[in-house]
Amino acid sequence: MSKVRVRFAPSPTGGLHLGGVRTVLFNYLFAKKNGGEFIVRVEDTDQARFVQGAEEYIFDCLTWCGIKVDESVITGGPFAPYRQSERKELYKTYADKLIADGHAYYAFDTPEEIETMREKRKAEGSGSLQYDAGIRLHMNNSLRLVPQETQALLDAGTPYVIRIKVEPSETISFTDMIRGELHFENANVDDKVLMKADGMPTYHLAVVVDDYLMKISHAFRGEEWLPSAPVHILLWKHLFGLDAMPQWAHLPLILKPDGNGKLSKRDGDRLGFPVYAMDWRDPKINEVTKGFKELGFLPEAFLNMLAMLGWNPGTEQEIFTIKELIEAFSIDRVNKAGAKFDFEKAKWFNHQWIQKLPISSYQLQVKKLLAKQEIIITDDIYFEKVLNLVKERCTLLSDFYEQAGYFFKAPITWDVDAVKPKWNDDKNNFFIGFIEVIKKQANFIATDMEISFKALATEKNIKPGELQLPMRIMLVGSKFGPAVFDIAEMIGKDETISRIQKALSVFEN
RNA sequence: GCCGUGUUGGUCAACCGGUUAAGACGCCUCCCUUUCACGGAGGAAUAACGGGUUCGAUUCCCGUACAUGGUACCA
Repeated sequence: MSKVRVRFAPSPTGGLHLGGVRTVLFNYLFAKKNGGEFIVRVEDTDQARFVQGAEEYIFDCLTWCGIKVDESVITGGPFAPYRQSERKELYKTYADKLIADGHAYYAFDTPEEIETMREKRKAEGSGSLQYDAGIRLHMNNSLRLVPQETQALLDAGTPYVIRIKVEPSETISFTDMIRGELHFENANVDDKVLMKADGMPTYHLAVVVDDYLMKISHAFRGEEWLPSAPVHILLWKHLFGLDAMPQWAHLPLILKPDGNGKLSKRDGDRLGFPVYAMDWRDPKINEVTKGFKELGFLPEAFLNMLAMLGWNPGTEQEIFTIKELIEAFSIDRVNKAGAKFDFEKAKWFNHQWIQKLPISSYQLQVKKLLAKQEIIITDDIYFEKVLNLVKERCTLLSDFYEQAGYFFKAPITWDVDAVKPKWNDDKNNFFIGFIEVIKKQANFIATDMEISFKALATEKNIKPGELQLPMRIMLVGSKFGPAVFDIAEMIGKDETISRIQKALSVFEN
């Protein structure tokens, strides 16, 4: 087999969708598994949908994910340029060749004309219009016109598109790496536009030309492309020969968790989870859509979760580093059916990864996160201890604020409802006494504290258990967190005393 | 409508003709913990339907149903 070269070909039209990242991942895993190269080619042929900043954003997402790109607009490479808008002239020469060989033709029908025809067909209830062998001789194109007429229109600068001429009696067959043998009747495929009136190629022409020129060996893309695969194959056949064609792999779709359909940005907004890899600010409406990164996901978890959506190793292992994924990945274990996205499972992956990774790999992010809440870390050793103490309670990085905040800031509100109903003078006195005990304690450590706490409780004839919850509320403000005495030890003697005193005054009222 | 693809618990899924039909998420119960989690032990919950093929079908084939994608001078 010749050198493995795969490509991710995004259009810079908006945020990078989950499904997009998964396509990247599978491309990448396959390439690295086989010692190949991963290329990113920007497919910016639609000038109307182009969005400023989207291209840069896509690369930022890949960087966050830790995906290294071998060739792209950023890194350059032997097949530059990697932006289709900069290769515009190229496509025209291939389109011309197609016309010369009788595999394509000029069409002068205006979009408006086609549109009205379409509406008419729809009104008649005869399905949508297919510009194909059955109709093309009734349309305004170089197949119907005599050469002189065509030339005259061309010379006059009449806007035109170039369409592929699909011969209706053939059958296209090809092997998809995921789906196996596939057959399409040409009669069902229409004469797709190859070159638009603005001189830009459509996706159909551009992918084929660029995959050939960039020596792509395997083409991974979403299942939504399956219906247009015959057009691409026809183009390969006419232009470069089927032997040079990459092997196709049409990936299953990622679907909405609830209803039906492909997962979209709107579903995320509606159901309260991100769909984009990173925060995306749409410059047109100046609105930010939340991303997995900003919500508190670790890239390792994000990728791991995506890998298990549509692929599985056939073993019980679920947690994979990217290295392990490369090792384990195989195309024939990719599923055919679409998978519904499950945000709960996604969070579970993140929780696993927070436990698995050393604190050092996300410490800085947590620090920034706390800084936003006006908690400034000055003692890194203390900080690390805190993180280790609370990490198993954190599912998202953002959970660290709630789980670790009280180690740096005394509570300002207390869950008094958890204490008040059972609060009495005896308990009040206990804590006053306990402060004195603490003051005398030479080594302020959890185990010693617990012993003296229990001893004093017994002496005062109160069950220790009834005192631990109030103590927790005093230190934390609420009913969560690690063992109370561990917290006390961590924040230190003075802080512990001060928090008890403060809370005592609150409880009295 | 037409064309394509798909269909194992609520979700992700294993099994590639013979299994008590794995495992994970979520859910429930109990234990641990007089907090919240983690952890541990259990539990409920699955082969869309109908025909074939076969000694035997969840597994292969054909229908039906349902889902999903395409049907753009968008990708």
